Amino acid sequence: MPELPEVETTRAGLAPHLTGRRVLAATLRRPDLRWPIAPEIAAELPGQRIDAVRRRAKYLLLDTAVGSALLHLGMSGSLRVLPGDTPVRAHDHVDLAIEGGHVLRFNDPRRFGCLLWQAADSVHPLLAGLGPEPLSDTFDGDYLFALSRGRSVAVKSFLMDQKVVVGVGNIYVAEALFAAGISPVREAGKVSRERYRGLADAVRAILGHAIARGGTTLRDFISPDGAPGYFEQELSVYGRGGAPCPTCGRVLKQAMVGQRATVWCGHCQR
DNA sequence: CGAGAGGCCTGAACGC
DNA sequence: TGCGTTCAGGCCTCTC
Repeated sequence: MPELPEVETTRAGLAPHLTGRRVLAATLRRPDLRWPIAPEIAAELPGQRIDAVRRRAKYLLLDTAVGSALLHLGMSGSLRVLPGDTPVRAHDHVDLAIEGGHVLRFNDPRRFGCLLWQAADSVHPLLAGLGPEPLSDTFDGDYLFALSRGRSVAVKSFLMDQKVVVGVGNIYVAEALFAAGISPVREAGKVSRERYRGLADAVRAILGHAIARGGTTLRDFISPDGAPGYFEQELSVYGRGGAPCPTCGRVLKQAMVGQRATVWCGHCQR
C-alpha cells in the first residue's frame, strides 16, 4: 500500500521517462476508479507536453500547459512505464501513450485510486486544505503542539489526519510513535511540546530513510522499474502484534485505534 | 466544529 | 480440494 515514500519513489522513477514528452493518447478501459475518471484525461490531455511530474501528499501530478492529471494510487495502485506493445493484464485500467513509444500504465486491483484533472491556475478540491508536507520546514514539533491543543482524539489518529500533516499512513505512524516513545492511544491534546518535537523528528527521519531506500514494500507496491522495495524487514512494530518489542522484549500490544490496526509497546510507549 | 463510523474494492489468509 | 468468511487499508463522506 503506497505511503508517501512509495509515491515519491514512483514520482522519481516516472519523471525521467515523462518530463518533456507529449501524451499522444489516453486509453480508458473502464470509466471509473474510486471516482469517474475526469473527462479531461481523454479530451484535453492528449497532445499536451508533460512539463513536470510533481507530488503533493500522496497525489501525483502530471503538469501540462492546460492543466494537470491528478493521480492517487489508493491502496493497490501502481504506475509503470512500459513498451507500447506490452500486453494488458488484469486491472490495467488506463494507458497514456507517451511520445517515443512507451506507455504509462495505471494498474489498480482494488480501485481505491483515482485519475482526476486540475485545471491550470486552479487547485483541485482534494488538494485544498491539506496540511504541510512532513519533510517541509513548516512541519515540526511546535506546529504539532499548537495544533493539537484541546484535541481529544488519539495522537495516532491526529497524525494521520490529512489536514494536520499529509502522507503519514498506518505503517509509518506506528513506526514514528514507537521511535518517539509515545502511546498511539494517548490524547493528542495531552502530549507535551517536547514529545511532539521528538515525534516530528521521528516522522522526518523515518520517511526520509524510507525514501532513500526506495520505499517499503508490503503486499501491493511495485516500483516503476518493476523492482520491489525492501524496507519491510526493518519495521519495528507495524504488523508485529504479539511479537516481542525490539527494545524491551515484552509482547507488543495490538488493538484497533481509529478503525485501524495498531501495534505498540505498552512499556516503551507512554 | 470535532469525533467516530461507514463505505468503497479485491486478493490473501484463514476456517471448516 | 473447495468454498465461504474475514481482514486489510487511504481517505472521503456522512452522522451525531
